[in-house]
Amino acid sequence: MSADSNPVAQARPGSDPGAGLRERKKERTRHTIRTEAFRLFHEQGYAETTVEQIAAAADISPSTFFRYFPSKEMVVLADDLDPLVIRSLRSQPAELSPLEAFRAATAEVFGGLDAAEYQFERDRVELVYTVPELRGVVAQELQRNIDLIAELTAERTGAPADSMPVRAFAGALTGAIMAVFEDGVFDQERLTEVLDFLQAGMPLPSRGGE
Amino acid sequence: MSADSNPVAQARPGSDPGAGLRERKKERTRHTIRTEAFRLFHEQGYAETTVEQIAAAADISPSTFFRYFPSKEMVVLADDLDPLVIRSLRSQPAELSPLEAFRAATAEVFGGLDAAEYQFERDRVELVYTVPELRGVVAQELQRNIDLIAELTAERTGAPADSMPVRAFAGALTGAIMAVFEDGVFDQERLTEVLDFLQAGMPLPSRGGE
Amino acid sequence: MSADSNPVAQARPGSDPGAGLRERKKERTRHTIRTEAFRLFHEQGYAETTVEQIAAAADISPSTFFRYFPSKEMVVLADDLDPLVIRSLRSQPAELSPLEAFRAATAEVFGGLDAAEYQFERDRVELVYTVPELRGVVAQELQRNIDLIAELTAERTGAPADSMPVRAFAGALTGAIMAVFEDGVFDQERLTEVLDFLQAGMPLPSRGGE
Amino acid sequence: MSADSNPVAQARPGSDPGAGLRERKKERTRHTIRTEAFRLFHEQGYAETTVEQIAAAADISPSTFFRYFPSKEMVVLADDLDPLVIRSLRSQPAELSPLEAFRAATAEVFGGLDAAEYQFERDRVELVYTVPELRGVVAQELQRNIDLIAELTAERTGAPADSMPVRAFAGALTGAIMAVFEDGVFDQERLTEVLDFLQAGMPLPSRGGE
DNA sequence: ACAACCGGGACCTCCCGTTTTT
DNA sequence: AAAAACGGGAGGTCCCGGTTGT
Repeated sequence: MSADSNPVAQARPGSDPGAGLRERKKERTRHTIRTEAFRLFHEQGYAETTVEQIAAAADISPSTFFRYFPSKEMVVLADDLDPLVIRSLRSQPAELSPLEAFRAATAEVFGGLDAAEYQFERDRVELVYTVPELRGVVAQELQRNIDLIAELTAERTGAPADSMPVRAFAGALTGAIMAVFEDGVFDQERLTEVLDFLQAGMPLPSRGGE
Repeated sequence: MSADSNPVAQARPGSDPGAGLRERKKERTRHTIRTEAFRLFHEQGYAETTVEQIAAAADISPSTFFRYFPSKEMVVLADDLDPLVIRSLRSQPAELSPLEAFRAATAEVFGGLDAAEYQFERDRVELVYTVPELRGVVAQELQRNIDLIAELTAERTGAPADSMPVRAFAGALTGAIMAVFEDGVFDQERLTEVLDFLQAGMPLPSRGGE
Repeated sequence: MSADSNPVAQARPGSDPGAGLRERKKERTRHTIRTEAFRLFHEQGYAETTVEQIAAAADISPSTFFRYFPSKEMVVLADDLDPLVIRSLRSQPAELSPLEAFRAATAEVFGGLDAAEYQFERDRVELVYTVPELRGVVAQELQRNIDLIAELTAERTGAPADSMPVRAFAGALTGAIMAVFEDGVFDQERLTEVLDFLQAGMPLPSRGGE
Repeated sequence: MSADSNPVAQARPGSDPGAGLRERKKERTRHTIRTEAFRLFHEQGYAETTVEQIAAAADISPSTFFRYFPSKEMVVLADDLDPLVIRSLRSQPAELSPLEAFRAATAEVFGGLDAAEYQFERDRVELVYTVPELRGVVAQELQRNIDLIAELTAERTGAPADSMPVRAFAGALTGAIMAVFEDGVFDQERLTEVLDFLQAGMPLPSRGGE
């Protein structure tokens, strides 16, 4: 797969070269803020980190911080991977079932991340599921994911996005992933296993004894 | 199925007649608080309703309110149906698959509710998914449900409760239900449809055109 | 010693005239709160005085009270004289022994107080040692004093602040003062006598008969 | 020194053999309560340990607990060593100065403790000076110690117990000890060093350079 | 009588919108 | 116009004293 034919690569955060210097700089600042924020969250905890500290670490003013993120919460909620997944999902062949397409898309997106980006996502997941103050955020993230997947599934199947099957499918997919990663340890391999499990019709052991 | 052999009926909220006056009164007070709280929430909104108002409506002191619920949020989070579902699920025949057992259990529990109780649960669901301040609560509710279902599924299948399949199943079930009811309209019939859909392996249309 | 060369005079509470209106007003508010609080404590007792009453008397809101003092206790613990003593002690000639320097510093600080300030400190001492609810405060005050004196003694002697002699000296000084003033009657003259007694090596009568 | 001539030995906690079975049993219960309480405090913290837990561990009812100690605080405040020190101090020869007598008395008392008793006292000191909730207790303990020493010094010197020199001496002695042991590490050897330092007139280095 | 329960009130925190100062 | 200080009010914790069920 050449770089040109990979629609995801072009959307890598901070890399879109055709977007003019201004855009690239904005993207870089945004990335710096998130990186520094996560470093501080990791070092001293989420609640103990103030917006001022993040701004100082990212070498911007606090007011600039709020021009990039509407609140401290949003730093951890903002998922830059979403557009990549969308793009990748849309480029999957139509023969694939929604689940297969999702599987392929996540594989492509996560495969396209470099080590730092991958680690960043892992940290993000850990943070979101670990810090109790962020419970509100996980609910929002959850709903956003469901809506996103439902939307894309609707495109792929032709069924309306708010129909029961589409929403139930999107919810099941999201819920399964979340339930497994609730321990805060994200890992691409585990993700694949979950998708396999769903694709196989969720085969639970009928009785293992006790 | 006679009333005697139905283990759920005996655990109906506010109904345990052999528990002494004290217990009965406590249960009644708890129920009054919840009822009045939901009435006020419905009338004037969640954030606009103060604990003091709830206490006044329930004819208790604010401090007594906090003896019954650790926080205002918990009035809406507390799910008195949980123990009923647990009890019912445990009493389902072992031949049923986890999903079938869950289906039967929810049917039994919801079927055992009188009109007021059923409406109460509907209001609760609407509130939880509708009020933005309660996003933290839905995350907690979600996690609680997943853990609960995982636990019971583990009992039924013999697989460990923290194994991937069990958690993924519990998450998928919970996620699907939540995604469908996120519009705030709870309905037993829709619930059944979702469970049917999951049981059938989530059959999405392969291509409906666009 | 002219007023200009007296570094303590310039730091008198509520007097820094070059600090802008904002600062001066804050200092005045703080002083009003303390004065009114002590008046009420004196009139109706510590426990019987609510923060609300203090706030009303000082013509501020209760929430403003807590902006100035983290707790009701701290109104009586806060010792505005500390920085004055520190400053004065540091300005004492190096030839003086720690005890002599402390003696000179307290003389300077107390001599620099006007009648109202002096009376205020007397009330404070009486309160601290008289009200049982404030026992926690006296322990904190004690420790703070010991640490403070130890720190300054360390500077003066060159010995580390956490060495046994320095701490024992600071503890002995603080303990002796406290033991004598535990009756709640503070008085500069008695303080001088105690310091004289310590400086003389604590000469107790060898046997007065019994 | 024979056991008979040692007046302290007869007062060892829990050992007074001439006091009748009832007394001995009470003493044993009291000791059990304290031991179990300290064990729990050490394991799970002071605030996190409830009176119920202590009572359960000591195999008594909570109400019995309160018949032995008026409050949870008093479990850690009660100093069974006080009567031993009193007795020992009174038996010291009259030629000794108050400080020398105190030195001899503490040496005798601590020397008479077995390993478990000694460790118990160390734990107690650590607890008292380490847990912030117990600040009120240290103030009470402090005052009690000062009063006690003042009383005994008055007996020995003939000066009134509330005279300045006697109180200042008692305060200095207590304060010095407290200041040194505030780190929570009690040790008989350190105690001796502090007393030596006081006896030598608190010789601080005149200038260590800087 | 004994314990659980409850009412009341003080303390304290947090947030938001308004005023004041710079 | 930006920043600091303030007022008001709700949420939540704790303790005490009185009442009531067992």
